[in-house]
Amino acid sequence: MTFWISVVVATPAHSGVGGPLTYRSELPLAPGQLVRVPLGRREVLGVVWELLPDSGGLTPVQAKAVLGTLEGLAPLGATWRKLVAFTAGYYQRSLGEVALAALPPQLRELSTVQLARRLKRPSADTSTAESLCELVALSPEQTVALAQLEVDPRPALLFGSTGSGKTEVYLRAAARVLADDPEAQVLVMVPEINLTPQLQARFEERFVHLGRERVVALHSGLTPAQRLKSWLAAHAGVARLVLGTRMAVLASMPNLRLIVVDEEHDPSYKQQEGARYSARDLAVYRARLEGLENSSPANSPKSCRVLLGSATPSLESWHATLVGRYQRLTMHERIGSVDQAAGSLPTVRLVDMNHQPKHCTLAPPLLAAIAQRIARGEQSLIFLNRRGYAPVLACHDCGWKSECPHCSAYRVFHKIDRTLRCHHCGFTERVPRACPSCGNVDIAPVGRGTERLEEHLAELLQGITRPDGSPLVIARIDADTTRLKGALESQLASVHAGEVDVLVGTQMIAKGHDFRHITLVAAVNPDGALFSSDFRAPERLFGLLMQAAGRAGRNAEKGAQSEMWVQTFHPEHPLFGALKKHDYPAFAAQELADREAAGMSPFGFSALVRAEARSQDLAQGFLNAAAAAAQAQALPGHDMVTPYPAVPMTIQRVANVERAQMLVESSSRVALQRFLAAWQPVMAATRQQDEFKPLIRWAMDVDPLAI
DNA sequence: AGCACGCCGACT
DNA sequence: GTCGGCGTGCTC
Repeated sequence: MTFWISVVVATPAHSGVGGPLTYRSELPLAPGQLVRVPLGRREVLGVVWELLPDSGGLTPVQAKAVLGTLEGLAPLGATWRKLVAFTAGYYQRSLGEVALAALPPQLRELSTVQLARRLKRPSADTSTAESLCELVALSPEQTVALAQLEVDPRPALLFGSTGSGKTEVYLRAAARVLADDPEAQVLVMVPEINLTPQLQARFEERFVHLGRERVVALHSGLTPAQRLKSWLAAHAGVARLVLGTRMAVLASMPNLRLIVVDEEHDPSYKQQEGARYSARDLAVYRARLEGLENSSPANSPKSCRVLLGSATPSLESWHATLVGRYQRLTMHERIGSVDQAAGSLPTVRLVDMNHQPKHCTLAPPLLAAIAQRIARGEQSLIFLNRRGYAPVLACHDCGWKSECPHCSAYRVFHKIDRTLRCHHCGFTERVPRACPSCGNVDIAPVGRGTERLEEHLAELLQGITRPDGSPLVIARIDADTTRLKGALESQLASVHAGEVDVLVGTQMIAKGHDFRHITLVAAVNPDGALFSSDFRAPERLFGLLMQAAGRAGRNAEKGAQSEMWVQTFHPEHPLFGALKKHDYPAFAAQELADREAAGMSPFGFSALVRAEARSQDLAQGFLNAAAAAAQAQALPGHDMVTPYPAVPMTIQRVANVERAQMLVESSSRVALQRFLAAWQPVMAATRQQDEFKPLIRWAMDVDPLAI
């Protein structure tokens, strides 16, 4: 007997093979099973999607036979397949690309024998009856939040400042779900791998009674073997708690009952290549899907809750709480100290740079404040969101600047190894001794990065000593000083040990790390984000400054004296007004009013279509031609959708490839979705025209972070 | 995306 | 003479 099945394989959307392919099998197969199938000359991994009634008109020669199945692996569940289908549809990618990307890469290479070996190894049951952890008493706000979570099934936004005890709420919520149902699984997501070890330790400690193999991590920092192991444990239901980054939202978890998204506002939840999904948005969707799927009358009603947490929520989530789609659980208090003063937030001081000496990087009052901290034996943290020594190197004689020959961007001067490095394509050269254009030896750095700020601070603070008379220590943490594995950890350790007086760094140090002895935090040059073309820049800046402020004085006896300094040419800007009062709701209200007036997210919906070609004209021409074709054909939804003319991307050329983009807006998410889906084949057809053959690629970004 | 086939320059 | 550059085309 011959069975016909459709199988999804890893083919990208633009490859012509968007949907599932038809194969035949002599054995009956089930949807969700993993199979090896021939594709061209290759043998690839695929997922059985549907059982077909017939061959769909294909001859047995055209429809090849399935080569084999991955034995011992339960089929991927219906809910997982629905989640994948939704993701592919919503973000305009092929089913196969999303499905296969959600599986651990090693699964593709593993032979059946090897896999059987991996599956066989049963882990010793190390569970114990009782939790070994002694629990601290919950604050009233934590108690209320947990009670609310129990009775209200809506997605929850846990709104609480740094140190208000959000993690304890996650732990308790997870504990309750795991205790209520011996099969239940919990997914906890964090924005970056950096943050997983700390949180993982805390979750492992709390849930040690479940057995060691029950808490697993899932992120790109794992080795392929570890990732496979974690994935298999989640898929088999052995792992009760999965802690991971955005990729984990697509993990197979057959008994998922709770999803936690920590720091839900963080931009790293949005995938920036391939299928550009938002893991936070998918978490909310997935929770709803899991609830629907599992409440069939046969089963006892089961639901899946989703808990988003942040001190500075995304405006989308905040807005959802205002209109009642999400519930809001607020936690104002800073806990962790008996001392009232220690629990307070730092005082925000704005330095009006219009009234400071021209061209100074650090205002004299700020410098004096830093010196004072050193003399008192306290630590300071200085933020500058620009790594390297100077963003540009320039010749004052002929106007030469350190442009990258392959990109439309300047190469950054790195003094430490005397190189000019392009931060976009990686092109690196030794710094020229004289101007390459006119030969003048007087070429100088313009602007300041962290490297130069560190050097500058050392000069300015010369002669200042610690209370014991020893010389001060300045350290720097950014992507350049932490390139080596373990470097970040060791540098952070030396800060914690009090070996460092002044720490200079990029936003990297604002996230997740508690510096208990820091009593001064300063943002040197945050103005760029106030007038950026990126509509989310103010939101990010506010979040970053609030987070940075949270770094100061946490749990320090000197809490009352801790300060956040902000240097700005626009001290009257409402963003800073809200920051001074640590008032996120006020900031959100202003910002939402602006967004509403401009018809932007969450009041309007958008997508970007990007095209790459050897010439800018070709990239733009393709996008404009595709938009014209869409208009001419009156695609579904076109009357509610506005496509704008194609423009060069901010960084127009990277590695000698010209890039253009087209913004598409709509006040209706549904109309935009229908339009994009219908536009996809029109774009493919446009690409087939002779003049557009040389186009390198095009792709859509739905709900883009920046425009 | 892979991986073919296919047609033109510098090497044993 | 062939090894190999990457331009176009297909994958049930």
